[in-house]
Amino acid sequence: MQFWLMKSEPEDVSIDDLAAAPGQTVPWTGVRNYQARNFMRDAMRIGDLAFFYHSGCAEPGIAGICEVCSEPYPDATQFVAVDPYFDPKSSPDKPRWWLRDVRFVGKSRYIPLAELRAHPELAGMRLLARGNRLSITPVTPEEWTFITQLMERQ
DNA sequence: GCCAACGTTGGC
DNA sequence: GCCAACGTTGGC
Repeated sequence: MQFWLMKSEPEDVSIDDLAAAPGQTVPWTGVRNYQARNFMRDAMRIGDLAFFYHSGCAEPGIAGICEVCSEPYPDATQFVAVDPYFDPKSSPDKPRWWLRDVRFVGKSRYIPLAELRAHPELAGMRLLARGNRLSITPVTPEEWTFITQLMERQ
């Protein structure tokens, strides 16, 4: 099994939105970066786990855990002309952007970005790399274990 | 709202 | 294929 971190703006889709969604599942729409797309389309496997990260908000951080629960399929929003994620250069017969569904696993104690940065054990984390903007990043098993233990602390 | 950092575009 | 300009991300 592999581990990931997936960013979402809570004003768009928060961990609570995911928990409240039908089947507690949402399609991970809106990824428009090739590296992130490749992670999602090619590298992920059903059953992989991911930290659900809130970005673009007052206090960014990890809010919970979700699970990859579908094979990749084209992101429908790329074909909708009025959609903010519309991509005029993509076409249904040769889709450019692919996504997977993720399912709610659990909400955790909120772990702010500042707290993640404070732990030397996480210094090498892709999320924390200088200038990182990727909305989907791999998480090592060591990082995963460390952070899930952090979740258990007060 | 600012700005650093990055990815993409497009002219050449 | 280079690289400047531009747009976007995302923390602060």
